[in-house]
Amino acid sequence: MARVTLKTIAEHVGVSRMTVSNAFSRPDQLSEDLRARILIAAEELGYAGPDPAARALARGRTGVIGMVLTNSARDAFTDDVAVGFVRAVAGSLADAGYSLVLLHSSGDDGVVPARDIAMDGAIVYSCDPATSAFTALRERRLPIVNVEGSPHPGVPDVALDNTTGARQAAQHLVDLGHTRIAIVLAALDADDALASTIPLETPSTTIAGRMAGWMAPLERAGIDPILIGTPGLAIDDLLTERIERMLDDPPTAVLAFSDLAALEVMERAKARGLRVPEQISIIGFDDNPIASRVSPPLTTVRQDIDAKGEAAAATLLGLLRGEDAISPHPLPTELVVRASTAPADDRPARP
Amino acid sequence: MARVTLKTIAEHVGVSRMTVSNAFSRPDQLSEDLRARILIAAEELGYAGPDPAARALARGRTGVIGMVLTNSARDAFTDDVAVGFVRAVAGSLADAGYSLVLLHSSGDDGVVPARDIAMDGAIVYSCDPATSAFTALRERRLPIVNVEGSPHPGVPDVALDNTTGARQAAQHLVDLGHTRIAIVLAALDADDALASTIPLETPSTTIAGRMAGWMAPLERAGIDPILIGTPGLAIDDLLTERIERMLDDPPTAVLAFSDLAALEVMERAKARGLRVPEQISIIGFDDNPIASRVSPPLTTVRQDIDAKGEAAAATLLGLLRGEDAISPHPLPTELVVRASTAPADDRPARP
DNA sequence: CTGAAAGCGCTTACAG
DNA sequence: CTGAAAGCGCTTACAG
Repeated sequence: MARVTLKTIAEHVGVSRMTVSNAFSRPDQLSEDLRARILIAAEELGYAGPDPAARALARGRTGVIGMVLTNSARDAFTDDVAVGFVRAVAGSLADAGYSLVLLHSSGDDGVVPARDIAMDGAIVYSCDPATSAFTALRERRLPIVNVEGSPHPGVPDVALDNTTGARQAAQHLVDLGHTRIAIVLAALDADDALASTIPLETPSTTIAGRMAGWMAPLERAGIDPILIGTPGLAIDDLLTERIERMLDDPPTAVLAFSDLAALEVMERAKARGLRVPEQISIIGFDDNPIASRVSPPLTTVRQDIDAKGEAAAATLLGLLRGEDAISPHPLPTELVVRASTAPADDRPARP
Repeated sequence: MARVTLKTIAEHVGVSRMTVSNAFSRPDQLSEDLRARILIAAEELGYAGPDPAARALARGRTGVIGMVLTNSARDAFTDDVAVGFVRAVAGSLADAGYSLVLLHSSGDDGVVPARDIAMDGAIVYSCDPATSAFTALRERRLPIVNVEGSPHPGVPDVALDNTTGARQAAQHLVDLGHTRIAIVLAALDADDALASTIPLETPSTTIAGRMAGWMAPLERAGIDPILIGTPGLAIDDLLTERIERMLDDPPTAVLAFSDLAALEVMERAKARGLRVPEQISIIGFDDNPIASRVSPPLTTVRQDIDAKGEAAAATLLGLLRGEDAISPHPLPTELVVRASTAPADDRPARP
């Protein structure tokens, strides 16, 4: 049996194809009576409605928004912060009638979703603008919103006010009397180096913002923190190795670029018998759902992940409506003091 | 400036449109030299490659697979088990060159993603076959795989061997000497009723399988468990209310239909000063990542969520290749004993 | 209220 | 190795 299309139904009812099309897509363009007859015929013939692929071509609109996540979706989905972001975006887009397609990075089969999937726009989360997916999206001249990535001309950015929260975090440690402080970073290659001795250069504006926030109160207090970092964008073997080495001669407090990194430090510190927070204070970043559930609950810098998702969706929806590309105001961040921080103890620094 | 299409490039290079098409899609169909010239012209003109929407229509293939999640994606994404499933599916599909689109339930704007989004097939996770999304998918005659849902003729099912793990869980409690046991359920309306007094009917084959597993060892031991359940498919206010009422006169052990439900019981029991597991043993289901992190770590029934995702993807990929619709073998489940279960104490049942 | 015409941008056999 | 023809299934103005 041949496929049922508008034509099949048109012939069956004895009207033209566009009248059938109108029956589905523009009900006000034909009489109720005729429309009812057409719908009944469609039902009888097992027609499920206009073919979405054909409609997408004719209308120039697919109803689909792409989402490219750091690395592969596989990795990103192990991070509750990323998952929360996807959830918030999907929810906001759904309200506007759009569905979210997860764009995996190109595999070896030659498929490049960012280039090959039909979509109306895309949200790029925490990616370098040099990422091939980002490039492909740009070449297609699709509306794009960049989230927590390095700025790219013509692409609106949804960003955090990373500095404020980071500043509060560092100030908190200073207030507690810490002077031997380590900062655990991504996107910056540093192995147990004093901040004053290396260039604080990173391609990540997120990390740069946090660094600026952390350094301000420390510098004011005359503290030169130790830097532990990996050139990668996330926790990798190099970073964990360097964290281990740092713990050979532990600082009294650690500022980490994410809660996951903070927990990595916490676990390894505990494994060595260090008491948290008595012997080592730890502050994370994000307020990952897990932060409040670990023991001791993690002091961290909260960001509103739902607000971030909504802002990203709203910005893209604006672009889709033909509005100008404007980046929303950076979203606020705020220190949340829990139990992983305590006053520095008075033991001499390096006995 | 008009849009750049195959035609623009064809005219620019002085060849026909299909030769340009071949340059992109069938490189073996033209000389290397000509292909290079075409690709260069395309680059110059800012052509990003064949339009995916047009290609989808012409080829009859989109490269997109739909995923419909219990309720809205918004809810499902708060459940790590569902998230893990999505991750596994997305990963497996990516290897085959497919991207996953999250199909939200239809909103009030008239958009029904399951009906309106162009896709090649879909995976339906933990949904009633009466769900409108499921119906829409069926009407389109798309290849569908049903996961943890009620069976539907002609649709392959990816299911768990729920019975084996549940049986082990109940046997574990019997072995520990428990006799006053409660079962906390979804998809079955029960308020503190003895199992023997109500019909154990549920539309959920998942729940039915677990019930069968739990009841076998209990019946053999002459135990008539108390049933606490909600007609809904997940934890809702009605269920939590009934759990509270159950705890007014607590059993010595609880079997829950999910880890999330088990944690609900655990939290409420602790809030009342009940010690877990000394005064009340609790067993969950799923081995949610959180299960091992709570205190005390939850005894539960493990399922391999990655395997489930891979099985779902593999089954759909088979359908897409034109193979027959065959359901894979039910995936194994297995009791994991942790610290939320202990021997029944000897206090009289109802003092 | 209904329909003839043109078009969305590409691909699939097939012929040369 | 290259191209003329037909087609994928729908929608958008526009005319009547």
